[in-house]
Amino acid sequence: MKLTLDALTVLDAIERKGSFAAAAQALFRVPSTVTYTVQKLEEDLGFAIFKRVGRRCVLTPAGQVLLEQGRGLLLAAQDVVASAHQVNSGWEAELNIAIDTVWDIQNFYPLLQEFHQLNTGVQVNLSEEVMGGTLEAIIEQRADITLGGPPPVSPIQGIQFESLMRAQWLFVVAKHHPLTTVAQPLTEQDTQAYVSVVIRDSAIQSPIRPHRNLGQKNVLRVASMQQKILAQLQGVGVGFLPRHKIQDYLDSGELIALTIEKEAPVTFQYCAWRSANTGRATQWFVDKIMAMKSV
Amino acid sequence: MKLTLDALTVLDAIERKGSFAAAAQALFRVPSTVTYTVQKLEEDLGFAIFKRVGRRCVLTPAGQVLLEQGRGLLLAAQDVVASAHQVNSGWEAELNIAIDTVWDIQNFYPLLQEFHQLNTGVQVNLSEEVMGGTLEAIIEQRADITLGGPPPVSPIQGIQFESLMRAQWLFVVAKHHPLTTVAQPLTEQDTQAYVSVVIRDSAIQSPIRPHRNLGQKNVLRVASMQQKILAQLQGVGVGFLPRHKIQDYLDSGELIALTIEKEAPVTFQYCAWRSANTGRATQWFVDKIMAMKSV
DNA sequence: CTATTAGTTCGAAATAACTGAACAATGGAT
DNA sequence: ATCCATTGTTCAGTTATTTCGAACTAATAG
Repeated sequence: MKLTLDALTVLDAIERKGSFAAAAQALFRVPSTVTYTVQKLEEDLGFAIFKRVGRRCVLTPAGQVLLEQGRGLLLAAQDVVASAHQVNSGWEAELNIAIDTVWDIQNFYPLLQEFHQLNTGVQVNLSEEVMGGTLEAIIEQRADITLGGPPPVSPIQGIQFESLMRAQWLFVVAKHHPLTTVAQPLTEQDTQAYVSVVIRDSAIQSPIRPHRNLGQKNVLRVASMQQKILAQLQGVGVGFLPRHKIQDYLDSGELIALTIEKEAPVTFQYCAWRSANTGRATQWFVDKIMAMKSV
Repeated sequence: MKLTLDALTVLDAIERKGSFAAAAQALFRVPSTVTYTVQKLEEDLGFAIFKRVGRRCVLTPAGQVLLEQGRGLLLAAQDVVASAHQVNSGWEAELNIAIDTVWDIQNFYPLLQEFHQLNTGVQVNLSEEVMGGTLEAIIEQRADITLGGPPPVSPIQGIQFESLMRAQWLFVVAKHHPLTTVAQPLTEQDTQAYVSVVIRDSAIQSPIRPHRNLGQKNVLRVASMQQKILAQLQGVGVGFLPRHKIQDYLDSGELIALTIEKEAPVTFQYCAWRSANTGRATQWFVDKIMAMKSV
């Protein structure tokens, strides 16, 4: 396989300019050089790229395919170089941030805005994850930073974790839900009579932590915290929700927190990043997030 | 942009073999050549690809990106060459066949089977189109061959059309449909009382031909002939169906053909291909299709 | 029929790529 | 600590490739 990007550039110019001569001019070369390049490529590849008809040259079918796809190759090559340059500048080409659904993604937008004003050229990708999802994302290198989500069971080589905040979970039901009339604290039997809404773990691979609703019969699985809140607001089901995401509904009385017999869970939300990652964008975000935490 | 595929091959070998020396051996070059190539690439791109640490070299972050993405580029380059070779062999790299939903796609499978046994290396893609869909597909070069579908209103430069068969459309309803008790021939008023099932035109762009159910109020739009037949079988709606696709249901009495006042439509189904297309796969299929027609 | 343009051929010149020997730096092995 | 094998680099010399320019052929427009 002796294809060269330079030869593709020449083919491109020939087709674009309409003739060997014009291509030569455009590339600041002499016509014979263009002939030479084309002939060499034809010899290397083992088939004719141009059919000599009269004093003009027209692409053979194979030549057309070569040129068409070759143009894609040229563009891709440019992208590769651009990406490498971007990384060389210290700013990553791409930054993938996995945000746990417990986290309020809207709180993150001002930070993003601020980052965009730096004009770094970094392509930021956000993804929402659930339960083990953030952990899996950073372990499998799908994410560079995670916001929220549980800490690892045991320390993971090369990944740094920092506790961010404490999420207090309340057992809440909709305004007119039958459970509001039951004597508190509620027992497990009280609650098991109703559908419980749980968020489906977005971790694809390993079940990193067991669900706490294993015995439950009526379970509605949803894909995100937002969906869970909506489901509970509508009275479709009941379950634990983090206080900070539903404070408004509690204040307005649309959701009601009930005391339960077993203690209400408190989870710590962690931020994680690869410690070997020297990218400026990663550093920037981690610094900002840590600063926000300490305030 | 002075990236070369050869230099990427060298980078790849270095990373794969673990050292400049091993890479040199693998590429049948001398170590100093490898050093030269890397240094030249670094100079051309303007950033360091390797960090010299001790007597070893490790990739810089930018170098890692360059290599990762560069590998993709190398694979893509191979694909380009392979495609061009394939086309040079006379057999297309890809063959897109758009089949009208009126056509019975199952009739086409034996032909496909036969074609596959030729081991041509051609990637055949089938797509089902509706109404103007086949026409649009071949005009916009999304298809190389169309099977079924209407002829163009006026001849189209470079595209050849051949009539294939005559599709006779019958107005049919499900076994126990109320319309079976109405006196025939049915008037438009009779039929307009019921939902009529129509196939959604898969042409994205131009409405090539007007629908014949414009005045209709109750219309169920479906995406394919199969869906339309199912809908009518279940009695959801009524409408015209091509006789050859429902003969079994007519015989078994599950669908009943009713006579109507205005004459039942007959459409001609056309096969189309680009006349300039010299690909052997196109020729092969066109020949076979024409042969099937004449039988 | 000629002037013009397009592509090719070919020897020479320029450039780029490769080589091998010598060298410096490193990290195990002894 | 010392030696030695290994790694990457440097550099001068060699080889290969690419480019150039001039001469040449072929086709087309006026």
